[in-house]
Amino acid sequence: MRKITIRDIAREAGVSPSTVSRVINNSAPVSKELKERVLSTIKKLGYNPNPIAQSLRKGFTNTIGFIIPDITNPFFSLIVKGAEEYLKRKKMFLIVCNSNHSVKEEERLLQTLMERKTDGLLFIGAGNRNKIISTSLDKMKIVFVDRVYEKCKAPYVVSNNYKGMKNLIDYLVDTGHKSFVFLNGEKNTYSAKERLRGFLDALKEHKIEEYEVVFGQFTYESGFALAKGLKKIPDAIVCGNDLMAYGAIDALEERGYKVPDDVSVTGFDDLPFSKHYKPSLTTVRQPFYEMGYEAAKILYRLINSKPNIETNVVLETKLVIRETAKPKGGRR
Amino acid sequence: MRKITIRDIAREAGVSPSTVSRVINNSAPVSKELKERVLSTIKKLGYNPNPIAQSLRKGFTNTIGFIIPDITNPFFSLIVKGAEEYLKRKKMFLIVCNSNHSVKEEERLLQTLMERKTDGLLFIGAGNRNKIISTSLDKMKIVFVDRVYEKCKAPYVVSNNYKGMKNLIDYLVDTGHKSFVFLNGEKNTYSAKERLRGFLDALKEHKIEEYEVVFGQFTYESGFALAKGLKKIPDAIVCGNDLMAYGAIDALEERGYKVPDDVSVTGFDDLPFSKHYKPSLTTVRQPFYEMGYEAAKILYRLINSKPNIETNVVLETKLVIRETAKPKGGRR
DNA sequence: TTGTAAGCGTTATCAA
DNA sequence: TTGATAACGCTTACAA
Repeated sequence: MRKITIRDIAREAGVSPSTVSRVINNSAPVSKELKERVLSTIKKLGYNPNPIAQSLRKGFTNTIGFIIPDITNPFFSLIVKGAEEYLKRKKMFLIVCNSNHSVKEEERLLQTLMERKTDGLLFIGAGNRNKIISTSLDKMKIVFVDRVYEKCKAPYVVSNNYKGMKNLIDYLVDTGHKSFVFLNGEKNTYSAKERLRGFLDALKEHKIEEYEVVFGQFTYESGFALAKGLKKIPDAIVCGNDLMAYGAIDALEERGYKVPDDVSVTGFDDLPFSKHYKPSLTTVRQPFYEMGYEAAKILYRLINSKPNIETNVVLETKLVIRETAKPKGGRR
Repeated sequence: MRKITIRDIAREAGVSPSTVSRVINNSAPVSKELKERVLSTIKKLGYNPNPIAQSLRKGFTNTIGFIIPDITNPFFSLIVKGAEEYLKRKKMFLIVCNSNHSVKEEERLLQTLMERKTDGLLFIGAGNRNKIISTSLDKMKIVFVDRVYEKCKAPYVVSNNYKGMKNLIDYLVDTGHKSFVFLNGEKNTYSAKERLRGFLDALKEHKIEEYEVVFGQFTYESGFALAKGLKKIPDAIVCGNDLMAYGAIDALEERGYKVPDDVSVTGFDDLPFSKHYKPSLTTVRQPFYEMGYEAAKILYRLINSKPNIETNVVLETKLVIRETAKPKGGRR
């Protein structure tokens, strides 16, 4: 019960291995007669080409890697789903790798994917201190998703964090909020920086000077801890993402504050769950699925050197008004 | 800037390629002197063996696949994390694949992983109608996780769904619940069947005959829809998993029922979020992380034909009592 | 202990 | 249009 090879097919069909290869790959004209004979013996013997041998010879693998910081965060896995959808159609194989928020692990994965001659990479970085990512760019096509490395010129797909945050703050100011705290995520992260920029610009425009910015991580636990430690409770607590908002709300309620009556809390992402959270979360929707889909598309076109319409994509976000932010009246 | 091969190292170090190979793999004795020379030139030229060539020659890939039904469900991704942890230590590469609840997609992935000579597979099936999984067992080591295929004799790691559910029902009966509805997940799924068995056995023991069982899917949406359609509201609504419970609670509240005052609702899994849900969820904790870790361990030992302590593992669950179930008094 | 050479299963080049 | 042959980069008999 040995594995069937191209030679078996050749022998059985009475042709040379090269002819079989040509039929499989449509890489050169083969007479109709031989083609049919080859095709039918392939079917008869149930032959499948060995992808490893193909890769060794061809130098590519029909494989895309996707490195994400946290497989358990729905935000990332929903992006993956979008990429998956596109690549499935293109018959590419997607390998999902979890760096677990560790730059070191991320470097290890990057290394492995390069050695294995992955054709391209979709990349959501764990921070901005990855040392080998720049050198990787020469060896592999990479598209950055959600988080951009300012240091390296490379295609990216992100959402408009700046504008998303700005619109949110505009809304909060319009509804009477006068003092703010921003519980932000990882300081070095692109998205955290962009959101901060939006936050600060908006406040400046509205001439609001009563605010504070704190950095933590994009997790429930971090949101909880930061909100626990807050000295002064402002009108609105703006969180780096939805998970942090969940954490902050729980912490505030433990401290005896009612959300949104005593303090408004907002998120960023609009995870599917945020609609069902109690109280339901006022937040900014990011187009996860589309982000993954677009990034995969760009990467695919890059790999196959098709002209790309646009390799730097900024997708728009949408303000989602729900219950955790409530108009503040004559307070203070 | 060509890629460095084993031949380059051999030439530079003044030895044969086989010697270099021997040094890399420790596959045969090499004199101390040559060994050092080889090692230092490897370092000097920054050489890494080509894993594809190695795989072609050796017939294995140091790669494990993990097929899961839904990458966005934390339950599955937490299991993956456990497996990841173990395999990282063993220097194995883990490929996560998402079947998206589709048996067809699952078959496609299985096929691909086999062709690519993945050394082993961790498998959480999307249903029980996969046609090629049995034949795959000859070609690849497979460990079933969370869901067993009764049809095929293969190692598995599951949690004790039966006992977990039975204990839950015992608790509900003890706290005065007298009528039940079970909103279960996919009918053909191992875990759904086991939980149902526990449910029915417990009720029988307590001589309770007022109950109903409905099947849906293990998703929020399904829980919501099933609860919406319920004719009679019982004392307790037992859900197939936590996500379904979230959906059911929302549906019930939309219908004007208070949880747990009017009706108790329970989940199964104890997702990290269930503690923070409002009201916090009474549920059954499954040891996700451990499930993944144990499964990876068994698979690894199987691949390297080390004696396995035990290849069929049933991990215990734990009843987690929180707010969504409330003692029912003299009702009805 | 070391080197030579064959082979893993393909595909690309060249000649016919 | 087809076939023989070399090569992709490595490991492993086998010979020395």
